[in-house]
Order: sequence, then C-alpha cells, then structure tokens
Amino acid sequence: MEIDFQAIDKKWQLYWLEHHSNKVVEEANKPKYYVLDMFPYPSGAGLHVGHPLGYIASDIYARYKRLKGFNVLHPMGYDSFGLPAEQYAIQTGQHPAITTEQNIARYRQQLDRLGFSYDWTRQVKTSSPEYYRWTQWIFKQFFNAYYNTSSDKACPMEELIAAFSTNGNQGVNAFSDYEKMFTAEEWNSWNDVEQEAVLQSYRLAFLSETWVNWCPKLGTVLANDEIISGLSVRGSHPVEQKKMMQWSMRIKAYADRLLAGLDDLDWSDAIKEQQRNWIGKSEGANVFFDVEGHNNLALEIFTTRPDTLFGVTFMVLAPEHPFLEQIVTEEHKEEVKNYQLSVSKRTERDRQADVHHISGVFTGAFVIHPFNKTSIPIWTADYVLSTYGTGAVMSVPCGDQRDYSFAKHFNLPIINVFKGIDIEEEAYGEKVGIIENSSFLDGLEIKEAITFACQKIEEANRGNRKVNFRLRDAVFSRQRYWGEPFPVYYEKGIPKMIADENLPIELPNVDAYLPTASGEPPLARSRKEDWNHFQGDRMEYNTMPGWAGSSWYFLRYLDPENKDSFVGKDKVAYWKNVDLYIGGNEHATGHLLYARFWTKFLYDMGFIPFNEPFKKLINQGMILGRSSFVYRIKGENTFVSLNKKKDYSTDQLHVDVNLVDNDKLNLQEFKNWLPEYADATFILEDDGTYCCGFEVEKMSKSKFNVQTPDALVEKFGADTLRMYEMFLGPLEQSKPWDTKGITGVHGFLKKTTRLFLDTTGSWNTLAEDPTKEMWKVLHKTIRKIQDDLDRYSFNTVVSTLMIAVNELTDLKCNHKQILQPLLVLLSPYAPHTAEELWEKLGLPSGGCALASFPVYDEAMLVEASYEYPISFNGKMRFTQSIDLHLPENEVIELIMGLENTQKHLEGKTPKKVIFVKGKIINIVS
RNA sequence: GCGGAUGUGGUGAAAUUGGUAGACACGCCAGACUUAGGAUCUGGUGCCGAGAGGUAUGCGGGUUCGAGUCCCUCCAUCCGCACCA
Repeated sequence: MEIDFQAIDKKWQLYWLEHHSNKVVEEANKPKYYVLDMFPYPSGAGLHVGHPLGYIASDIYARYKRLKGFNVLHPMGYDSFGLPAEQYAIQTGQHPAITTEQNIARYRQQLDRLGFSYDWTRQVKTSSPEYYRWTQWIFKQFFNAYYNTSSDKACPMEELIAAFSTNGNQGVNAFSDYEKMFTAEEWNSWNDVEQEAVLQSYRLAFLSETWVNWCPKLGTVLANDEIISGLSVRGSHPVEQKKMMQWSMRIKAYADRLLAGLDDLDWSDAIKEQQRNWIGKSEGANVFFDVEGHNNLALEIFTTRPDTLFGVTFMVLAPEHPFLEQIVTEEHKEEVKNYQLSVSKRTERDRQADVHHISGVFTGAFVIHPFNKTSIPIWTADYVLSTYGTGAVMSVPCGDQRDYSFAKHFNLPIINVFKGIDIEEEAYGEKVGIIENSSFLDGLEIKEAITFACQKIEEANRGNRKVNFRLRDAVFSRQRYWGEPFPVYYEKGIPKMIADENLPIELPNVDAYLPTASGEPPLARSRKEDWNHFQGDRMEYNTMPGWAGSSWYFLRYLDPENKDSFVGKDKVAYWKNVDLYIGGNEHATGHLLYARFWTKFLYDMGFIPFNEPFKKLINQGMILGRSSFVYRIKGENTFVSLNKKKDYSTDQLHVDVNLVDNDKLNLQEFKNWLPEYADATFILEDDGTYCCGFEVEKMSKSKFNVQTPDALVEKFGADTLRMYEMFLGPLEQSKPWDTKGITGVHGFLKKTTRLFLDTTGSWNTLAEDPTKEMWKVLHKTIRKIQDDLDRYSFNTVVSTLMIAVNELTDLKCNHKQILQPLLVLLSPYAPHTAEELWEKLGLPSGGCALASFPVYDEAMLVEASYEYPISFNGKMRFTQSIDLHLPENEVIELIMGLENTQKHLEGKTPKKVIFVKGKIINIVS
C-alpha cells in the first residue's frame, strides 16, 4: 500500500477548509502567540520557490506553538500597491487593480497548495479602500501631531497651537526645524496661510521641498534603482536632481527612541547594527565660520572632530548649498555653475561610491577661522552631501581621508595637528593621540580635546554641541498612480485634511497612468467628478509610498473587519505585538524601521498598548536561482557545448532552465523555445549531448531561472516541498535552489509511511508495548526536535526525523505507542501526511493538529557509559567505552592501563591528562 | 565608497557552551531484487596512500592541553544604501 501524496494534499486541504480548522478567535484563558510573515507584493511572475521558504518556516512554527497549547494567530495578506502593476498599466492601459486582483488570485492558489495554516478570514490587502481608509486616517493623525521633546512623545497639534497663541514659541519644547522666535502677538496677527507655513515645521507629516531624481523626458521622478549612470533604465534618458514640494514624515524626531528600542528586541545583531548605522547617531558640534566680505553671513558646519579645528585648511559646501550663489565671486561664477550642473546629473549613490574620481571647484570666497582668524578658502565638491549635517564641512586633511585626498588632488595645504603621527601617506582617523599645532588644544588627548573644543566654541558663541543623525526625514509622497491617495485637499494653497466621515478617498479613474505633460502626477489627470469626494480648490495629486500600508498591516490582522477603528482596543489588548516575524533581510532598514516608527507613534497617541511591533525577527536568506547558459558563436546561429567553447569566440546567453536537465540541454525544446533558435545548429560533446554552463544568481524572469513550486508540488506533494525547503540549510542563509536533493526527502516520507504497514503490507500497527530501544529513539527525537525548534533550527529537525525513521525501521518498529507521538512531531513539517497516517491509526480525522506536543522523559535517555575519544596532544587516536559513574582518578587509571594508550605514548610519560566528563580525554606528553 | 553577512567533501549541509570534523541527504561506485522503475534494499564514498599513516573547515598568523568555533591580517562572494518590493 502506498500513499498518494497528490490525493492527500487535496483531501486534507479540503478538510481544513470545510472545518474552518485555521480560524482563530481570542480565547482569554489561552496564551496567545502571533506568528507573522512579511506579506508579499503580488507580482505577475507568481510565487517562486524563494517566497515559500519563510512561509513554510513560520507555518511550522505556528503549528508547533499550537501543539504546545498556544492560541496562535497566523494571518496572511498582500502588499498590493506598487510599481510593477503601474508599469504594466502604462504599457497596456489595463487598470492596475485588475492585474493586481489576478495576481492575488494566482498567489492564493499557489499558497493554498502548500497547506499553510493561515486564517484567511483575516486577509488584508493594502490596495483595498477598506484598508487604505485607515492608512489615510493614520496619516491624518501624523499631520495633526507634533513631537513634544519634554514628554518625549507625539502630542496633538492643538496643544501647540494653543501655546503659540498665548506665548508664541517661547518655551515650546517641540521637535522642529523652525529656528526663529515669535511672540503670541505675532502669531495672532498672522493669517492662516502664514500660520500654516509655520505649523508645517512642527507637524509629524508635513510639506517641504526635497531633492528628487527627475527625468524630464519621462516627466517623472525615479528611484536610484531606476537609474544607471545618470540615465533612466527605461529609455536611457538623462536624469537630474530637482527640488520638489513633497510630503515627509518627521521620523528624525524618533531617532533616539528607534535607536534605544533596539536593545530590547530579539533580533539578530546584524540587523540591529544595520539599523543603528542607518540611524547613524553622531555627536559633535556645529561651528559657525564668518564669510569674508559678507556681513552677518556665517557658514554653519557640523563636525564630529572639533578637536581638529586648527587643522582646517579649506571648507567644502555641497553643490546644492544655498550659500553658493551669494558667496561665489564673479570670476568663479561660471565654473561653479557648470560644476553644479554636472553634479546635478549624478545620483547620490554615484557620488558616494566614486571616490577615485575627485572633483570640486573653488568659489573664490573665504571664511575666517573663529579662533586664529586666518582666511580659509571655500570650495564646493560633490563628496559633501546636502542631506547630511548642514551640507557643509570644515576640511581637515590630516584627520579625514576624503579631505586628505581632496587636498592632495588640488594641492591644498595640510596641517598636521597630531603629535608624532606620520601623515605623509594618508590621513589619521583614529581617536587616540595628542593634539599639537592647535593653540589652546595643544597637549590634550584627542578625547579631552573634543570636550574642551566644544566648551571653547560655546563660550565664544561660535557654535554648540550637537547630536546629528544620518537618518533623514522620510519622504512620503510619490508621483505615481498605484498608491494610496492622500486624505488631503488644498485651499488657497494650504493643505487641509478631509473629514473622517468622507474617508476613504478612493483612487480616481484617469485616462492614462502617466504623469501629465507638465510633469504633474497621474492623479492630476482626473476630473473633479472622478473623485468619490472632492473638496477645496483641488485634491492632493501625489500618492503614498509603498511603505505606508506595510507600516501598520500587522495591526489590521487583529481586527480586519472593524469599521469604526483601525484596530479595536480589546483585540489589540489580547493579541498585542508580533511574537515571531519572518521575512527577508532586504527590509532591514526600510520597512522594519518605518513599522517601528509608526508603532511608536500610535503608542504615543494611546491607540495601542506597545511601542515595538516585532519582538522576535528572523530574516530568511534569499533563494538564488541556478541559471543555465548556452554559448553562441559570434555572428552565427550555432551553439557550442560547454567543454568545446574554448575553441570558438562565443556569446554567453541565458537559457530557460526548464529546457535543461542535469546541465544537458533538450535540443528540440530549445529550438521550439524562441523563433530565432528554430534553425539553430549545435556543436556537441563527444557523447552527443549539449552541456550547459551554469551560474548562481538572483532569481528573475529575465534570467530565465525562475523555479515555481507548482511543478514540484504536482510531482511530489506539498509535504515533500515543505520539508525540502527546510532541509536546504539554515533558514537565515542564502542558498542556491537545486532540486537534486528533493528525492531524498520524498523517500523519507515514503519510508515513514512504511512504518505503518504490517508484514503483509496492510495498514496495521501493533498495540503491544514497544521495546526499550524504541522508546529511547522516540524520546531522543522529541527532545532534539523541541530543542531545534526552540532555537529556530528548522533544517536540523528534518535530519532528526530522518534519523528517527531510519532507526525505527531498523528496529522494525510498527508500534502504535511510538508511531502516534511520532506523527505529532512530523505534523508541523508534513501536515497532510501526518493527518493521513493519523487516520490510518484509527484515530479521529483531523486530530493530529489538535494533539499535544509529546513530552520527553529524561529517564528514557539515561546512559550508563560513554564512548570516550582518547586523544594524544589533541589528536584523537581511539575510543574507549567507560562507565559514566567512575570518578576521574579511576578513569585516568583505567586509560593509562590500556595497551593502546601505551602504544601511542611511545614510552613517554604524560605531562598532563585532561579529563572532561562525558566529552573527551586528552593526554599531553 | 559606506554598512551588513557568508566561505567546511563532487553538491546542500551538520557539529547548540572551544572537546571524535563531515551527522542527515543528494550524487557517484559496487551489488541484490525485479512483467526494467524517476521503485525498493545492502555495502562503500573528504583528499593522498597498498598499508601504517599523513592531511583537511577561503589564505596567513595568534591564543589554548585542544580551534570550523575565540583574536588579528588578507582574499573571494552575496545583500542593503533612502521613489524596486
């Protein structure tokens, strides 16, 4: 008798559906556990084998926790706004909502075949109006809040406005980039346009001018990703930097809390470190340098090294710095302008990455050193970024390598302020040493000098201590169609919020999904009547970025149907935050940081009772594709096999991996694949086959290396695929996809089913008591699997199960008392097979998932003796079984008495014998 | 460039706290069975060597009785870098 794996997939999936087996509700008397996957973007290519990796792991863990008695919330949904659907819409005119729905349907079908235990009644889609209604609502909360720096939390704008009208901004503790002071009288005398302009500097969601990558030809803003060396990927048009009025979120107000909060999270050190670096806290000072010949014009710079103040030999402004136009002298005007123009064609990343190519121009202007009053030339160069610090630096070539290279390149002076340090070859960046050539800092240790310099700068009123963050406020508007519309309209140019009862503002229909001729976002194509609600002079034409919906989706799963609130208080109080979150580490600094930010904000506003969204995080590694290649002789339609290509000049071309088996190309299928290959000829290996080359790279449609799970599930069943993906290796490691090993896992499942057959091959098990050995195998297995799952070692569990089945097979174990608990151990990995065999044991249908995880008995595992490895000077020579109860001196005596020991000692007397109980004996001679 | 990670047989990997390197699989080799199959079972398989033995966890060094594991230098590969998701 054999199990039909395809049939049991269907049987049990239908059973779970009909019995609503995966639906969960709050149960006050049961501990909760929330297992979440990063929800996917439903792409047109469908689910590839990389997607389910994390989903399988989370499903196994969710099932494990259920067996352990937890009430497990395990939902799934779709991050369904995004560029690919929009691009497709631009090409075809098809509304992105339609393609998105089709893709979701396909995803769902593919997911369902893998037997996941998702509670689909809780599904969310970020692109559905019922969902984005609340994304819009949360945006309004950000707009109507400011960050109170004395209570260190977000507070309602009304409080701030009330303070302004009674005291002005004197004594207001708010996180803001507004620098001037105003009185209550002034505030009250301003009209609403003037007042709003000020309030924008306090709101947590606000409008401001931001730099963007602008492609004039496409009339659109591009991501760095969409640009290669200054040209758009689409169409190769020039791209330039341009300022644009955009919505942003004041995430910088949360920088310190986002940093501090990391300490208590059960995330990998790697990802915490990435977030720390992204936030990039650095302490230093802002210093003002007066510009020569310009009254009241002082250049503000930020430095982390005020101790090197006397090593400054030039200043560098970012090419976008607002001062440039004012200070540049007549004779340098043209040069600076040209430079700015050339820089505007480079993206920020190009500027940072290209350090070998040093560029910059002199402005003709000088600043005066605040202490020694020397003149210092002002340059502009693209290695200084306008987005960090003040967009200007004091250059200290002796202490900073970029400054050093710049000075060498343009032959600028270098002053060494480090005593006894050689800077002939390179700058000295360490913070250890003694300062010299530096007036009042002479003789001080660097760390003391930093403190003392800050003090002097503040005393002289030339600046102040300052904590700077690399983190920038998050730009929140996109000039795209397929995203959440803002709940915003404009009146007299003032942005205003649409009332809650008019939400959601639904995406209006447009005649095309492209920007307008004048470069306005696609929504500007809409007519007034295209909007479900229209107000004021016009609506907001931007849409929200991809990360808006994904910053809070984990909350909506708790209460997906709620019409009155984004999540009910009782629901969020029960389920709380996510206990285990699994997803790719490409989200390390984007999604994960934004979700933390929103969570902290919603906590501040009293909507949710916790301030971190994800307690435990696991980043699954990427599954890489194994691409296959053919080699075409240049200028011909002839393809040379791998081992013969060295004799020809060839081009390497990707070939669809589905045409290749074991690196051998199916020639007929290849000819049918693409019309241009129909007449292809081949130069084959000596054995008459065509051998393809291969490379491991990211799975992608364009590389023809995408592997979908569908065919494998079709062939082997869902359980085999689930186990195989886990068996590939540690979850967190990236690995190439290769199906060669899948037969091993499939064989294991078949071997497992054979334990349930009697000698005649019928489904029949023994009720009698198992032997001691059988019990030992079971309990050893229980313990190992529990240990492994508790440390998320999903791959070793598969091996453990294999070992158990191999051993039970050797023991000819057909005993129900062993097999029943074994099924429970198997069920998180192979739920269909486990339920089927459970039924074969004559137990109630569907009962395996409802069982309790078996408890191992230590007494079953006690060993009387241990096979000690005996090593000599660290090299293992032989093993010896020794009673574990023997005291150390008797063990050593026993060992020394062995003939084998004396042989290896070669007559020498041991200097030392290391005895580690239950581990090893090492004889040092 | 900056930040993060990973390097162990022909392949995926295991070794949880420094204690027998290569578990468990794939592949390969040999064999059994058989109305021949992508089935099942048995044995072997890091490398060199007939063997004793030697050697081996990216390279080089260090700490230790003992290092895949800890420390330092270097090399290679992968991921992220703010409008891809």
